Amino acid sequence: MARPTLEIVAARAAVSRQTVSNVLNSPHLVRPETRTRVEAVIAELGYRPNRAAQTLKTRRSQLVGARIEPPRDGINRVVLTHFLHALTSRAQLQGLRVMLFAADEDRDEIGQYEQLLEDHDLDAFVLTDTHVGDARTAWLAERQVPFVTFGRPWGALSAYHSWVDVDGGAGTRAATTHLLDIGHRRIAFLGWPSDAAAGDDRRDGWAQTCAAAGIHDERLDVRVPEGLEHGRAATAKLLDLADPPTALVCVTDSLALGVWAEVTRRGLRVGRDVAIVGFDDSPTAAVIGLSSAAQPMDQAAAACLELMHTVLDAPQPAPTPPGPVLLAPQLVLRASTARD
Amino acid sequence: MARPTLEIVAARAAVSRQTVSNVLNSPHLVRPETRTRVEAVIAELGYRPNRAAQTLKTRRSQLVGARIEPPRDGINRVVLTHFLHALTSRAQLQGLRVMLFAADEDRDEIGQYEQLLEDHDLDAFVLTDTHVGDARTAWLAERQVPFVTFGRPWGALSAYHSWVDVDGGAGTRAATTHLLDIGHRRIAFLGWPSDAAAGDDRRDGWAQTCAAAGIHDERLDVRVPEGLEHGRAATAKLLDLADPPTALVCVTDSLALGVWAEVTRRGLRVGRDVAIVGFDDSPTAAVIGLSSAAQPMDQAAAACLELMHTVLDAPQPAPTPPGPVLLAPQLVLRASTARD
DNA sequence: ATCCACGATTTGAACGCTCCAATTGAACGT
DNA sequence: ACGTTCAATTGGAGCGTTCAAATCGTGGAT
Repeated sequence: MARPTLEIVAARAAVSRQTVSNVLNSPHLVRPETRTRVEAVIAELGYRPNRAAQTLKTRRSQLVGARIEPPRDGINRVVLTHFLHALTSRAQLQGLRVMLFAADEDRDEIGQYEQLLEDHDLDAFVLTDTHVGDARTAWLAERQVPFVTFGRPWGALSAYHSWVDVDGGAGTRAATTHLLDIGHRRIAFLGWPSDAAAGDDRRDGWAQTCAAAGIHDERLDVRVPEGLEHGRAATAKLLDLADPPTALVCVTDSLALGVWAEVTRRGLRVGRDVAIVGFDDSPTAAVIGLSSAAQPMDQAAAACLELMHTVLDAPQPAPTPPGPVLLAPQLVLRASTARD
Repeated sequence: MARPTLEIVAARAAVSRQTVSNVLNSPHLVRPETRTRVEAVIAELGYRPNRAAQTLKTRRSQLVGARIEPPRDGINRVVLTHFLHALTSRAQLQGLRVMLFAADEDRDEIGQYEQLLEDHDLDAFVLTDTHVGDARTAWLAERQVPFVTFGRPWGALSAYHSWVDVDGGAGTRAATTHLLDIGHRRIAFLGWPSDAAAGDDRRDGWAQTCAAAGIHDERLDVRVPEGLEHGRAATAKLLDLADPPTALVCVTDSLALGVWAEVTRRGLRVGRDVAIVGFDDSPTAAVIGLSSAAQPMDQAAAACLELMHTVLDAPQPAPTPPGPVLLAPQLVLRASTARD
């Protein structure tokens, strides 16, 4: 009943250890006839190779590292959990496992890389939450550690790696187009100050769509810091205009919830009087009925793994990093954009 | 620059391989003098033992498995991410790593246990979301795989394992007490039908506190299925009473949000006119200002790890499983219970 | 017949660590 | 002086796998 080893399987199939190994790793080397015989024994005994032994010998662990973010503001960050789930779920189908680690800032994270690489021979990392001047990508690239980022390399420089990201502009474009379709003409955008590149990306989608429809009003392009309260305050100003907007596209759900709060505070009806679209499709949005542009986490995870395989199989250093992959968000329509 | 091995360290310190190993694993066996010498070399070379080799030899991986749940309804489940983060963060301080896996149902999960145990020699598992008739605990116990659950063994039978849970009654007791303190007398409870044990636990806290204050009204004890819409409908009925409640304690944030929706729909002011308290302190609660009983995830994770260590060090099968640990939730007060 | 090439398979060593048994040397009692 | 004991240290074996090199047939060319 003890766990079978290569040796056991070999004995049972009347071949040598190595032949069994070959059946598993280099089937072309072994005669079809013996191969099926060995495979039968493998199945019969339920043999599975011992990863520790493999790792020891090959320096490959079939493990990818992923950081679990500390719970912060609570709204937008939550969707990363979906990504993590999708990643884990897909990875395990391919025999890969996801090893978690926690880190508070980039420097901690790099420390974790070191430990994980040394202790557990991790094969690769998946990074999220990339930002301008990201020290992590440089560190990994320098050491030729395979990795893929979910989030594009914002800093432009040293963008030399594989990445997957969601096309923010496409999301706001879809949102704005839909609002135009259902008759809105005065559509505002609540975005971040322009030091956040991701925000500009999303703003552009709105701006372009409005421009294409021949609509333009500087006053409807609002920049506020992240956070429900900021969203609320900005909305108050907008609704006080002589010709207030009838719809608002927001760079995040947090801001959209701020809009929601102010709209209901004034006794206006969300959807009917004022349409709201958020971004990220957080659980909160789903619960209260806020339309939102959802990031396709399943696709993102799948794309990351695909790129990762390419990176892992490529010679190091790879001539060209595969990718990038840019995914379109999906607009999820709920009560906040329903006219009745 | 290559990674140092025991052999290298030994040579450098002019001792044998085994002595270096002893310095690390059984320091008492080695003379203080040699010990410090070896330790110096270890520090100098930055030696860290190779986990794969250790695992191969000892069958211990320093890895614990944890399931990442598929994103479901989105409100209550989310807090598990906090738990996962706390667990990862604390575990890595002790040299343990968390390996993720995904599973859709108990049977899948057990399949994952098998794989993880065989492939990666996992040392233990942390289970969440325990429920009546949980097949997982039985499976693990039968095979003497160490594990700890976050969530008590609801089924009563075969409760023979270590667990950590949050005292739901304490949470609703705190909530109800606070509502009484700020002057409420008519306090309703929105809970689940009594097939969910966790729900009864929470209901009891409310009922006992009310009873102790000499208050009792059958009509204020409401049972509805989970979900915002059910919460809303139930609230509508309650507010239509001749003597409607001025405060509602809810078994989850989802239901509390339903209350919120109905209260605002009627033009009543949350907090001022009707107080609401939820349970779980979901991100949504934080964002919109819903008071809620927060499960102390940090403490829970810490407790799980502590129990786990006890379990791991105990002889198998252990005479008595350590624990259980019951933690008090913390009432987080926000606008929904503020009178002005 | 002999040799060589080639495919199929086997053997031995190694990965880095820990377990176990064995060795050393000092301290002690008689 | 001698064996005995005990603490400190060492060397060999082995965990299960893969890699490199060696071996074994077998058949075709010479």
